[in-house]
Amino acid sequence: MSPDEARRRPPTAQQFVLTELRRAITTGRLRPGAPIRQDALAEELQVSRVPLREALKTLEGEGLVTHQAHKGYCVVTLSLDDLREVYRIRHLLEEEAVRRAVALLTDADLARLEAAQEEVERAAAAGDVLAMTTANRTFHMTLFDCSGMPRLTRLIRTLWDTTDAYRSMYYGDAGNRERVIKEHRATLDALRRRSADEAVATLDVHRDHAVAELEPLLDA
Amino acid sequence: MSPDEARRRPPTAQQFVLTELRRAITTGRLRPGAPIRQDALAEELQVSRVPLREALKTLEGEGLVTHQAHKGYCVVTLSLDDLREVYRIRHLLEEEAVRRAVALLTDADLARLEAAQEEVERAAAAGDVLAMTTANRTFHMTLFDCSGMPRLTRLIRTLWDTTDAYRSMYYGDAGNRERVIKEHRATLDALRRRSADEAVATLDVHRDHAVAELEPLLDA
DNA sequence: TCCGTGTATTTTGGATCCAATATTGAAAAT
DNA sequence: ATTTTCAATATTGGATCCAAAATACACGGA
Repeated sequence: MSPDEARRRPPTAQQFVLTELRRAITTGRLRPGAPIRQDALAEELQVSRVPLREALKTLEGEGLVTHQAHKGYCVVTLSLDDLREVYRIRHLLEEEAVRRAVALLTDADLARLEAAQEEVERAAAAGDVLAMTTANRTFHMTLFDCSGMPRLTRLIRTLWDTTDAYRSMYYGDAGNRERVIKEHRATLDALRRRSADEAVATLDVHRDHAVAELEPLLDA
Repeated sequence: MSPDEARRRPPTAQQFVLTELRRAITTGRLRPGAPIRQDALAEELQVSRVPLREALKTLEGEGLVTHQAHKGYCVVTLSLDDLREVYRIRHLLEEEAVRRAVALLTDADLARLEAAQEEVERAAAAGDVLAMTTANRTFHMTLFDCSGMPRLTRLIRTLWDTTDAYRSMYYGDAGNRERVIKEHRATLDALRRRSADEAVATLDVHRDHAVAELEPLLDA
């Protein structure tokens, strides 16, 4: 048997809880603003409250949940200002990451990016929203990882996490899925020609479209 | 009696542990690279291991300590590359924060900044290294807070935390303390004239000096 | 002498139990 | 009817205890 068939439970309960909580938040099972009842969640996940609380602490560090002493944890609700701020910071950090990545980009990296893009298109064709979000994420993170700046990449990843709760809504729209594919292709094209400026520009457009679509969703 | 005399212990043990751990790391009592023995630390701080571990989880999220499953926590050691990366990211984020701050800067803000600077000069004159680091931090964070971008400020604060373990070494040198004061004055001057470009430039110099001083310290 | 192996000890991860705080709801006073 | 007070309940924070993993170490073999 292959070692990674049928994803095993991670070596520690907190890691298991962590991935489960992420999924619950990104898929919307835990709504933004909803309080997190530790006892119920722990029972549902078949663990005690200790690893659950440690997982929540890391999620708090990532800005996915908030915590008030003696009151508990809540899934964060992003205000419009929050959303714009997150995307502004992403703009700054991702530009740096992309420029570094282009400078270091190997053919092997490009091949990986193209494979990621194929996965995105497959998911879009199937209309699988969840697969689409994860494939899209993989595409971008693969690029950022090429920057050779692990801390920068980690920060960007955290910023993505912050808006994950809303991303699934975004990909629910078929038009958005179509456009994402086109924009990715433009980015890939710029990368193949090692044009940092164009790659940055295409990704800026990509991001701006996303935030424009997300903004109305946040009023409700 | 005033409500905040003789700083009370925080309302929860983890918050208490958190500030204690920060101090231990920044003052060097916990050396970079040192493993963190939970049992000993918990006993020393007179708490159980549960709040200690939750505090460590938040420190992990801030990048002050690392964690390996079943092996435990360690105070992070910054490599030269790490240091340069952290300062590069700070460069990007702080420029944005300063530009926004200048755009919004009120006279009251300026007064607070000048007060903070006085505190820095007082600490420098007294040769109090610890007071100097905290006063310097207050000066910069006061400015960043004026940006009106709380998440951005939080990220910057986290990046500062990352190098706190080395900052005290930096301020141990009298020449560095002198120069910091001059550079702050130049920044204040630019801020009074609402010149974002100059403020950014002076802070860039400020930062570059710090990283140049810190680099040799990291080889040992 | 060096290396592998198996056991003892240490240390971390997790579960249960208890304490402290917050929330809810009902009764009483205005 | 509205508000205040106080008790009952629910929920979080923390301590202790147990299990699992990793490390240290002694022993035996080449």
